[in-house]
Amino acid sequence: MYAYAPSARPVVLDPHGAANTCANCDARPHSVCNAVPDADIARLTAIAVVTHAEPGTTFIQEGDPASHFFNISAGTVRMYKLLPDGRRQITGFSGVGHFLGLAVSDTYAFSAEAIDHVRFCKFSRARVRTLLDDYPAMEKRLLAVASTELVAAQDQMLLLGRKTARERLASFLMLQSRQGVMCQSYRHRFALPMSRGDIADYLGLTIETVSRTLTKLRSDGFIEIPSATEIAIRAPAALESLATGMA
Amino acid sequence: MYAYAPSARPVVLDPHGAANTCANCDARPHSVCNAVPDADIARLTAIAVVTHAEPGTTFIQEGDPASHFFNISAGTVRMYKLLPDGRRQITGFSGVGHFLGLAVSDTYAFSAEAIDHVRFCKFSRARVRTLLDDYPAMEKRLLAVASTELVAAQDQMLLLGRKTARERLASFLMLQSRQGVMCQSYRHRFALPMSRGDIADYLGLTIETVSRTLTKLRSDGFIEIPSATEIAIRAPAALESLATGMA
DNA sequence: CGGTCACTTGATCGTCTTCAATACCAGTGG
DNA sequence: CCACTGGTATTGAAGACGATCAAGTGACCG
Repeated sequence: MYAYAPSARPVVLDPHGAANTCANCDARPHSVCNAVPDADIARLTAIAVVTHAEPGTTFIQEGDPASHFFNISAGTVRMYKLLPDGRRQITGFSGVGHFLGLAVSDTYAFSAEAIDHVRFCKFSRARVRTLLDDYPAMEKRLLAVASTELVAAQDQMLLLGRKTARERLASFLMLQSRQGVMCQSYRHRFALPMSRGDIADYLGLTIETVSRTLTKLRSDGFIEIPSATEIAIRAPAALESLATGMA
Repeated sequence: MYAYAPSARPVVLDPHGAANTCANCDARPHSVCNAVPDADIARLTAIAVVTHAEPGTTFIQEGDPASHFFNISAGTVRMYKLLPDGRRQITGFSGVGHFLGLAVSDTYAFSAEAIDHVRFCKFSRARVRTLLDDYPAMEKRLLAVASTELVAAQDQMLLLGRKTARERLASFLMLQSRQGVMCQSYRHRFALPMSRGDIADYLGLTIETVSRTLTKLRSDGFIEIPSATEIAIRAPAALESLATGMA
């Protein structure tokens, strides 16, 4: 088990780097928001509440009434579910442009915490509903988001149910190398905003196994570990083979 | 590992029990199809291709071009993903009224096989797209389906990542008791259309562990096992506690 | 009846967990 | 500048849960 104390992780993105209107939001190109045409962007701005969350802050609580949708515009978030005795399963990490809060139920199905400094837009569900009626493209976009997440969830089930610790770490690192924050100067090198405990709870392992397996992957020449929060992939093809269970 | 030989399982529902038009389809009340109003039901019938699949037949192949949507109207289906060496993860079981084939990608993200005799409607994706433009309610319905599946997938991640074998079986049995085919005469008694191998690959376990754990749950008084394909729950509340990790 | 196949049960093994100690890193204050 | 502190990460040794290997049981069917 892992102690979930909030801790200062390296800030990867400046949370104050973008203006507070939808028109020049740097997350908009990557998010469902761009289904609203430029001309009507004021309607979006009107109902968006820009919010900041410090590292370790829980801003969605599993079981609470699902009153809002969220759109991440800076930082990284972990979504998770807990068992009564504290066992935790992280269902995913969300970064810039990600949309949270989809649920038919009237309560949230998971909790969400800021890993580093996070900025997000809150939208009242009721107001979004009226927006959806006016912009069918947005509804289509939401369906696309949900479908994509569903595919990712199925991949994760395969990982959790059938892959070895080594394969899980390989899969995780390849995923991060694709969608993580890359280092400008070196390809295949990226930052890990989340802790070993987060990684463990995402992969269904323990901290110790994550640490040991990373060390092993390094000594086997697959990766380098410049610091605890940075990874460089030495052999992308070989690591990908590992990740897909070819080895 | 499990040998995936097609095998004759008890047929739970008569696949020929319903008429071949959407108007009197017994799956329609439970499916996305009822977003199309009665008056226009002919449009739906026009593009629906009713198909049957014998036990063990694969009718969706992971990686194939995603040309159709599917709607199950009789029988039970297993969806799964494979690793190159044959390890299998079943991502879910689908019964009457379930909708399959959601994906943004142009290829299927999973395979689907008939467990017993299955009847389903095939819809060309292209034709459904035009239908969706005319019936926004159907799009909303699809979003609801996707959201529901997403929540289920997150629950399954928690199960696969953090629950013990005993808790997994308890969760599975409670799920089946809710959505499975109930015996008419006895409450808390239901049929299991899937084999032990299917259950194992769904829960991230082996056949042997599934069998042993079921035996243990029986000897502990939680359940009865009238036959290999039938389960009766003796202590629903206690089993539910187990399933949610309270014990 | 004999054969097949799914399921059950038993014995042993291995991967990952648990428990425990140590190393590391950043921040703080002497 | 360096010792001290709190927290994270790494490493080591022992243990457990589920996997694997193997044999036995039972149901269905030709």
